[in-house]
Amino acid sequence: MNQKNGIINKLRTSGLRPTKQRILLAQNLFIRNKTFHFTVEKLEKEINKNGNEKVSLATIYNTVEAFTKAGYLKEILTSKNKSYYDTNIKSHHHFYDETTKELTDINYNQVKLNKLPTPPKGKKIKSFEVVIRIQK
Amino acid sequence: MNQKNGIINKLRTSGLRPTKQRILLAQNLFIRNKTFHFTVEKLEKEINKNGNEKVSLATIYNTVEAFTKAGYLKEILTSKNKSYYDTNIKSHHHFYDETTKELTDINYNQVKLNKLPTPPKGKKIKSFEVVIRIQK
DNA sequence: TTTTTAGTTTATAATTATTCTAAACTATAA
DNA sequence: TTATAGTTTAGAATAATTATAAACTAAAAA
Repeated sequence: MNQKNGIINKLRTSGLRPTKQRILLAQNLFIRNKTFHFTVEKLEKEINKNGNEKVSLATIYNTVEAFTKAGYLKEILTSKNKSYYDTNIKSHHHFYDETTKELTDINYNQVKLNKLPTPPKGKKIKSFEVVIRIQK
Repeated sequence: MNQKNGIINKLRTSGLRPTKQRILLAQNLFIRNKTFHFTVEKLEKEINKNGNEKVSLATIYNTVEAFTKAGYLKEILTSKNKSYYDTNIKSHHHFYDETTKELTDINYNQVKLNKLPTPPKGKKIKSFEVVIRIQK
């Protein structure tokens, strides 16, 4: 019940009404020990697999978008034509396997940059990500 | 005519029959002084704008895929749900503007990495790209 | 050369991911 | 307790891409 209250507060502080559906999605996404890479399709299957009350696909789209805007999810850069999200919102890096087109996490401290460019005028660097393309 | 022969050879060495359509696309894409970021939609407009004989959309899709497999184009990593290609196949970096969702090139030598992770077993590092997220 | 063949192009249909719409519903403020 | 503003939903609409199968063509074989 406490965990649920934590989630309710988290939603409220972002101006998101704590509806049944948002709480269910937040519980699924934010209470994990490993970070989670997912598409809306994958999340939908996971949410609606049990005898649970179903959450509509449109709501899953809306909620994932709302969570991303709130900074609770991060969209992953890929070359596929569907959106991938990551529950790990810390700046981190990925291996991108060109054969299988799979992404895997690289720990932040395994990559170090010693030169960054100056950003365009009026813009600030928020974070950076390294994608390392790998092959057989 | 010589430029055209160069293109024909380039196609032949990749096992691609030098058809009228492939030659036209190769001329448009590979004979530029600036690198070119594009979507299939944008390329289609560019190819079919003049009184030229039209190239079908399906062929543009097929050809862009064939050129990418042959290593003449590179797919750009983005968070949009359509494919972006780059005529700059050298490993290089991008600013990703989180506000406008626009990508701009960063010169290769403006970024330096001094630590790279070991790749997963059986895989080799082919290249890496840095995406720098920027904001107002 | 001419014929054959295997690869290519094309229009169009099908598929996939996502967004839109508007009616029903619900958390919260009055 | 009621009003209202935000939310959810099924299904329609849209956008990007892939599949299909018939017509075409470059290159190999005769």
